[in-house]
Amino acid sequence: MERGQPAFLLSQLGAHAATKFAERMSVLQLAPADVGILRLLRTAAGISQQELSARLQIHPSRLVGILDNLERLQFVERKPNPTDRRLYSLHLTKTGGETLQRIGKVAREHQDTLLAALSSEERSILTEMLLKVADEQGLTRGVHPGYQRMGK
Amino acid sequence: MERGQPAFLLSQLGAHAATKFAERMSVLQLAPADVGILRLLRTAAGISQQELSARLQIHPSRLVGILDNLERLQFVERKPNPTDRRLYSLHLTKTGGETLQRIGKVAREHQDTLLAALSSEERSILTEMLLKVADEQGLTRGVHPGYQRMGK
DNA sequence: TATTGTTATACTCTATAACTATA
DNA sequence: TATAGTTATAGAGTATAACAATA
Repeated sequence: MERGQPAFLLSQLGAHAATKFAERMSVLQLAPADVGILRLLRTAAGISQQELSARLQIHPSRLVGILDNLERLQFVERKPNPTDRRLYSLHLTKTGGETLQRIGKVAREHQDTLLAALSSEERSILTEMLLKVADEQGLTRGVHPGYQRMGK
Repeated sequence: MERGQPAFLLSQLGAHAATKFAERMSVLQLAPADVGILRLLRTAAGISQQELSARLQIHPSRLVGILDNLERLQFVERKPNPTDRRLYSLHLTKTGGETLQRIGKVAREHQDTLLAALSSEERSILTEMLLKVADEQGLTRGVHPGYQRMGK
Protein backbone atom coordinates (compact mmCIF):
# COMPACT_ATOMS: atom_id res chain seq x y z
CA MET A 1 0.00 0.00 0.00
CA GLU A 2 2.45 2.63 1.05
CA ARG A 3 4.70 0.61 -1.20
CA GLY A 4 3.14 2.41 -4.11
CA GLN A 5 3.30 5.91 -2.66
CA PRO A 6 5.53 7.96 -4.96
CA ALA A 7 6.28 10.61 -2.33
CA PHE A 8 7.62 8.04 0.08
CA LEU A 9 9.50 6.25 -2.66
CA LEU A 10 11.06 9.48 -3.81
CA SER A 11 12.18 10.32 -0.31
CA GLN A 12 13.41 6.82 0.41
CA LEU A 13 15.29 6.47 -2.85
CA GLY A 14 16.68 9.96 -2.55
CA ALA A 15 18.14 9.18 0.85
CA HIS A 16 19.53 5.94 -0.49
CA ALA A 17 21.10 7.73 -3.44
CA ALA A 18 22.60 10.37 -1.17
CA THR A 19 24.15 7.74 1.09
CA LYS A 20 25.65 5.83 -1.82
CA PHE A 21 26.97 9.01 -3.35
CA ALA A 22 28.54 10.07 -0.05
CA GLU A 23 30.21 6.68 0.24
CA ARG A 24 31.76 6.99 -3.19
CA MET A 25 32.91 10.55 -2.59
CA SER A 26 34.49 9.63 0.73
CA VAL A 27 37.06 7.67 -1.29
CA LEU A 28 38.12 11.01 -2.74
CA GLN A 29 38.16 12.41 0.82
CA LEU A 30 35.18 14.60 -0.02
CA ALA A 31 31.78 15.16 1.55
CA PRO A 32 28.76 15.99 -0.64
CA ALA A 33 28.95 19.65 0.33
CA ASP A 34 32.59 19.74 -0.79
CA VAL A 35 31.50 18.44 -4.17
CA GLY A 36 28.79 21.07 -4.43
CA ILE A 37 31.35 23.76 -3.72
CA LEU A 38 33.87 22.49 -6.26
CA ARG A 39 31.14 22.24 -8.88
CA LEU A 40 29.92 25.74 -8.19
CA LEU A 41 33.39 27.26 -8.28
CA ARG A 42 33.86 25.82 -11.75
CA THR A 43 31.37 28.34 -13.12
CA ALA A 44 31.42 30.97 -10.38
CA ALA A 45 35.11 31.55 -9.86
CA GLY A 46 36.00 34.51 -7.69
CA ILE A 47 32.94 34.63 -5.46
CA SER A 48 33.25 35.41 -1.77
CA GLN A 49 32.48 33.10 1.13
CA GLN A 50 29.33 35.04 1.82
CA GLU A 51 28.09 34.57 -1.71
CA LEU A 52 29.01 30.90 -1.67
CA SER A 53 27.18 30.55 1.62
CA ALA A 54 24.06 32.18 0.20
CA ARG A 55 24.09 30.17 -3.02
CA LEU A 56 24.47 26.73 -1.49
CA GLN A 57 22.67 27.46 1.77
CA ILE A 58 25.67 26.56 3.87
CA HIS A 59 26.14 28.50 7.08
CA PRO A 60 29.07 30.96 6.89
CA SER A 61 30.68 29.72 10.09
CA ARG A 62 30.55 26.15 8.80
CA LEU A 63 32.02 27.20 5.48
CA VAL A 64 35.21 28.29 7.21
CA GLY A 65 36.16 24.76 8.19
CA ILE A 66 35.04 23.28 4.89
CA LEU A 67 37.18 25.72 2.93
CA ASP A 68 40.10 25.25 5.31
CA ASN A 69 39.96 21.57 4.42
CA LEU A 70 39.57 22.12 0.68
CA GLU A 71 42.51 24.50 0.78
CA ARG A 72 44.59 21.98 2.72
CA LEU A 73 43.80 19.42 0.03
CA GLN A 74 44.83 22.10 -2.49
CA PHE A 75 41.55 21.94 -4.35
CA VAL A 76 40.55 25.52 -3.62
CA GLU A 77 42.46 28.74 -3.10
CA ARG A 78 41.47 31.82 -1.11
CA LYS A 79 42.83 34.77 -3.05
CA PRO A 80 42.61 38.33 -1.80
CA ASN A 81 39.97 40.51 -3.36
CA PRO A 82 41.82 43.54 -4.75
CA THR A 83 38.95 45.99 -4.33
CA ASP A 84 37.71 44.94 -0.88
CA ARG A 85 40.16 43.47 1.55
CA ARG A 86 37.43 42.04 3.74
CA LEU A 87 36.46 39.54 1.07
CA TYR A 88 38.19 36.49 -0.26
CA SER A 89 38.03 35.56 -3.91
CA LEU A 90 37.52 31.81 -4.11
CA HIS A 91 39.10 29.85 -6.92
CA LEU A 92 39.50 26.28 -8.03
CA THR A 93 43.12 25.18 -8.29
CA LYS A 94 44.50 23.06 -11.09
CA THR A 95 44.31 20.07 -8.78
CA GLY A 96 40.77 21.03 -7.91
CA GLY A 97 39.86 20.99 -11.58
CA GLU A 98 41.39 17.55 -12.01
CA THR A 99 39.49 16.37 -8.96
CA LEU A 100 36.30 17.59 -10.58
CA GLN A 101 37.04 15.30 -13.51
CA ARG A 102 37.44 12.40 -11.13
CA ILE A 103 34.25 13.40 -9.32
CA GLY A 104 32.38 13.36 -12.61
CA LYS A 105 33.59 9.89 -13.42
CA VAL A 106 32.62 8.51 -10.01
CA ALA A 107 29.28 10.30 -10.15
CA ARG A 108 28.49 8.68 -13.50
CA GLU A 109 29.35 5.27 -12.10
CA HIS A 110 27.14 6.02 -9.13
CA GLN A 111 24.27 6.96 -11.41
CA ASP A 112 24.66 3.90 -13.60
CA THR A 113 24.60 1.64 -10.59
CA LEU A 114 21.69 3.44 -9.02
CA LEU A 115 19.53 3.32 -12.12
CA ALA A 116 20.59 -0.08 -13.36
CA ALA A 117 16.95 -1.19 -13.36
CA LEU A 118 15.98 1.35 -15.98
CA SER A 119 16.59 1.43 -19.71
CA SER A 120 18.07 4.44 -21.38
CA GLU A 121 14.64 5.54 -22.55
CA GLU A 122 13.18 5.13 -19.10
CA ARG A 123 15.95 7.21 -17.60
CA SER A 124 15.13 10.00 -19.99
CA ILE A 125 11.48 9.90 -19.05
CA LEU A 126 12.37 9.80 -15.37
CA THR A 127 14.72 12.75 -15.72
CA GLU A 128 12.08 14.76 -17.50
CA MET A 129 9.52 14.10 -14.81
CA LEU A 130 11.90 14.86 -11.97
CA LEU A 131 12.86 18.11 -13.66
CA LYS A 132 9.21 19.09 -13.94
CA VAL A 133 8.62 18.37 -10.27
CA ALA A 134 11.83 20.08 -9.15
CA ASP A 135 10.97 23.21 -11.13
CA GLU A 136 7.43 23.36 -9.85
CA GLN A 137 8.71 22.94 -6.30
CA GLY A 138 11.09 25.83 -6.77
CA LEU A 139 14.28 23.86 -6.30
CA THR A 140 17.48 25.41 -7.57
CA ARG A 141 19.86 23.60 -9.87
CA GLY A 142 22.85 22.21 -8.06
CA VAL A 143 21.62 23.19 -4.60
CA HIS A 144 21.11 20.08 -2.54
CA PRO A 145 19.32 20.51 0.80
CA GLY A 146 21.72 17.96 2.22
CA TYR A 147 24.60 20.37 1.83
CA GLN A 148 23.45 21.81 5.12
CA ARG A 149 24.47 18.60 6.83
CA MET A 150 27.57 16.45 6.97
CA GLY A 151 28.01 13.54 4.62
CA LYS A 152 28.33 10.49 6.85
CA MET B 1 24.40 19.91 -17.31
CA GLU B 2 24.14 18.44 -13.86
CA ARG B 3 20.64 19.85 -14.11
CA GLY B 4 19.71 16.81 -16.12
CA GLN B 5 21.40 14.23 -13.91
CA PRO B 6 18.69 11.94 -12.61
CA ALA B 7 20.75 10.68 -9.66
CA PHE B 8 21.28 14.18 -8.36
CA LEU B 9 17.67 15.12 -9.01
CA LEU B 10 16.47 12.05 -7.18
CA SER B 11 18.63 12.84 -4.20
CA GLN B 12 17.74 16.52 -4.22
CA LEU B 13 14.02 15.96 -4.60
CA GLY B 14 14.09 13.18 -2.05
CA ALA B 15 15.64 15.46 0.54
CA HIS B 16 13.14 18.15 -0.31
CA ALA B 17 10.26 15.70 0.03
CA ALA B 18 11.59 14.48 3.36
CA THR B 19 11.85 18.01 4.71
CA LYS B 20 8.35 18.92 3.63
CA PHE B 21 6.97 15.70 5.06
CA ALA B 22 8.74 16.31 8.37
CA GLU B 23 7.29 19.81 8.51
CA ARG B 24 3.77 18.52 8.05
CA MET B 25 4.22 15.75 10.59
CA SER B 26 5.61 18.14 13.18
CA VAL B 27 2.12 19.64 13.34
CA LEU B 28 1.00 16.27 14.69
CA GLN B 29 3.99 16.37 17.08
CA LEU B 30 5.59 13.50 15.19
CA ALA B 31 8.98 12.95 13.62
CA PRO B 32 9.32 10.79 10.49
CA ALA B 33 10.66 7.87 12.52
CA ASP B 34 7.60 8.07 14.77
CA VAL B 35 5.40 7.74 11.71
CA GLY B 36 7.37 4.74 10.48
CA ILE B 37 6.87 3.08 13.84
CA LEU B 38 3.14 3.73 13.98
CA ARG B 39 2.74 2.43 10.44
CA LEU B 40 4.70 -0.70 11.19
CA LEU B 41 2.80 -1.44 14.40
CA ARG B 42 -0.43 -1.38 12.42
CA THR B 43 0.53 -4.65 10.78
CA ALA B 44 3.11 -5.97 13.22
CA ALA B 45 1.37 -5.58 16.55
CA GLY B 46 3.07 -7.25 19.47
CA ILE B 47 6.67 -7.10 18.32
CA SER B 48 9.48 -6.33 20.74
CA GLN B 49 11.72 -3.28 20.76
CA GLN B 50 14.56 -5.39 19.43
CA GLU B 51 12.50 -6.54 16.49
CA LEU B 52 11.26 -3.03 15.81
CA SER B 53 14.84 -1.81 15.97
CA ALA B 54 15.95 -4.44 13.47
CA ARG B 55 13.09 -3.86 11.06
CA LEU B 56 13.35 -0.08 10.83
CA GLN B 57 17.08 0.16 11.41
CA ILE B 58 16.69 2.36 14.44
CA HIS B 59 19.26 1.94 17.18
CA PRO B 60 17.81 0.18 20.26
CA SER B 61 19.04 2.83 22.68
CA ARG B 62 17.45 5.55 20.57
CA LEU B 63 14.21 3.60 20.40
CA VAL B 64 13.80 3.90 24.16
CA GLY B 65 13.30 7.64 24.03
CA ILE B 66 11.15 7.51 20.92
CA LEU B 67 8.81 4.97 22.48
CA ASP B 68 8.78 6.86 25.77
CA ASN B 69 7.45 9.82 23.82
CA LEU B 70 4.92 7.82 21.79
CA GLU B 71 3.68 6.28 25.02
CA ARG B 72 3.42 9.69 26.63
CA LEU B 73 1.33 10.82 23.68
CA GLN B 74 -0.73 7.66 24.20
CA PHE B 75 -0.19 6.44 20.65
CA VAL B 76 1.68 3.30 21.64
CA GLU B 77 1.54 0.97 24.60
CA ARG B 78 4.25 -1.26 26.04
CA LYS B 79 2.52 -4.40 27.21
CA PRO B 80 4.31 -7.18 29.04
CA ASN B 81 5.13 -10.27 27.04
CA PRO B 82 3.55 -13.18 28.93
CA THR B 83 6.07 -15.79 27.84
CA ASP B 84 9.28 -13.77 28.21
CA ARG B 85 9.40 -11.06 30.79
CA ARG B 86 12.46 -9.45 29.26
CA LEU B 87 10.49 -8.36 26.21
CA TYR B 88 7.82 -5.78 25.72
CA SER B 89 4.93 -6.36 23.38
CA LEU B 90 4.37 -3.15 21.45
CA HIS B 91 0.87 -2.16 20.47
CA LEU B 92 -0.93 0.72 18.85
CA THR B 93 -3.55 2.32 21.08
CA LYS B 94 -6.96 3.43 19.87
CA THR B 95 -5.64 6.98 19.79
CA GLY B 96 -2.62 5.74 17.87
CA GLY B 97 -4.90 4.21 15.27
CA GLU B 98 -6.83 7.45 14.91
CA THR B 99 -3.56 9.31 14.58
CA LEU B 100 -2.62 6.98 11.75
CA GLN B 101 -5.76 8.07 9.94
CA ARG B 102 -4.74 11.68 10.37
CA ILE B 103 -1.22 10.85 9.23
CA GLY B 104 -2.59 9.27 6.09
CA LYS B 105 -4.62 12.33 5.28
CA VAL B 106 -1.70 14.71 5.77
CA ALA B 107 0.59 12.38 3.81
CA ARG B 108 -1.80 12.44 0.87
CA GLU B 109 -1.92 16.21 0.94
CA HIS B 110 1.85 16.24 1.07
CA GLN B 111 2.05 13.97 -1.95
CA ASP B 112 -0.45 15.97 -3.95
CA THR B 113 1.45 19.16 -3.30
CA LEU B 114 4.79 17.58 -4.03
CA LEU B 115 3.71 16.08 -7.34
CA ALA B 116 1.46 18.90 -8.45
CA ALA B 117 3.47 19.21 -11.66
CA LEU B 118 2.55 15.71 -12.80
CA SER B 119 -0.67 14.35 -14.22
CA SER B 120 -2.29 11.28 -12.80
CA GLU B 121 -0.88 9.16 -15.63
CA GLU B 122 2.58 10.58 -15.12
CA ARG B 123 2.44 9.79 -11.42
CA SER B 124 1.64 6.20 -12.23
CA ILE B 125 4.59 5.95 -14.57
CA LEU B 126 6.85 7.62 -12.03
CA THR B 127 5.71 5.27 -9.30
CA GLU B 128 6.34 2.26 -11.47
CA MET B 129 9.86 3.39 -12.29
CA LEU B 130 10.73 4.24 -8.71
CA LEU B 131 9.47 0.84 -7.61
CA LYS B 132 11.67 -0.84 -10.18
CA VAL B 133 14.71 1.08 -9.01
CA ALA B 134 13.93 0.58 -5.32
CA ASP B 135 13.53 -3.15 -5.81
CA GLU B 136 16.71 -3.50 -7.81
CA GLN B 137 18.58 -1.52 -5.15
CA GLY B 138 17.32 -3.84 -2.47
CA LEU B 139 15.34 -1.28 -0.53
CA THR B 140 12.70 -2.55 1.85
CA ARG B 141 9.12 -1.35 1.82
CA GLY B 142 8.44 1.20 4.50
CA VAL B 143 12.03 1.39 5.71
CA HIS B 144 13.32 4.89 5.19
CA PRO B 145 17.06 5.42 5.70
CA GLY B 146 16.20 8.74 7.30
CA TYR B 147 14.59 6.97 10.24
CA GLN B 148 18.11 6.72 11.60
CA ARG B 149 18.17 10.48 12.02
CA MET B 150 15.96 13.06 13.61
CA GLY B 151 13.35 14.89 11.58
CA LYS B 152 14.21 18.58 11.95
C1' DT C 1 26.17 -17.31 29.76
C1' DA C 2 23.16 -14.65 26.65
C1' DT C 3 19.58 -11.28 25.72
C1' DT C 4 16.18 -7.23 26.46
C1' DG C 5 15.55 -2.88 27.65
C1' DT C 6 17.70 1.11 29.95
C1' DT C 7 20.94 4.64 31.18
C1' DA C 8 25.23 7.31 31.45
C1' DT C 9 28.94 8.91 28.97
C1' DA C 10 31.54 10.56 25.28
C1' DC C 11 31.54 12.17 20.74
C1' DT C 12 30.11 14.61 16.51
C1' DC C 13 28.16 18.22 14.36
C1' DT C 14 25.88 22.68 14.20
C1' DA C 15 24.37 27.33 15.04
C1' DT C 16 24.92 31.56 18.04
C1' DA C 17 27.09 35.19 19.11
C1' DA C 18 31.19 37.60 20.05
C1' DC C 19 35.56 39.26 17.87
C1' DT C 20 38.96 41.40 14.35
C1' DA C 21 39.75 43.73 10.22
C1' DT C 22 38.20 46.29 6.91
C1' DA C 23 34.75 49.36 4.62
C1' DT D 1 28.00 52.00 11.58
C1' DA D 2 27.99 47.89 8.75
C1' DT D 3 30.01 43.78 6.66
C1' DA D 4 33.38 39.54 5.77
C1' DG D 5 35.52 36.10 7.79
C1' DT D 6 36.83 33.77 12.08
C1' DT D 7 36.51 31.57 16.55
C1' DA D 8 34.67 30.03 21.03
C1' DT D 9 30.90 28.24 23.19
C1' DA D 10 26.80 25.91 23.95
C1' DG D 11 23.31 22.99 22.32
C1' DA D 12 21.17 19.00 20.05
C1' DG D 13 21.44 14.40 18.73
C1' DT D 14 23.82 9.95 18.41
C1' DA D 15 26.23 5.71 19.38
C1' DT D 16 29.06 3.08 22.86
C1' DA D 17 29.32 0.57 26.46
C1' DA D 18 28.03 -0.58 31.01
C1' DC D 19 23.95 -2.02 33.85
C1' DA D 20 19.82 -4.68 35.94
C1' DA D 21 16.43 -8.03 35.12
C1' DT D 22 15.32 -12.17 33.05
C1' DA D 23 16.11 -16.27 30.28
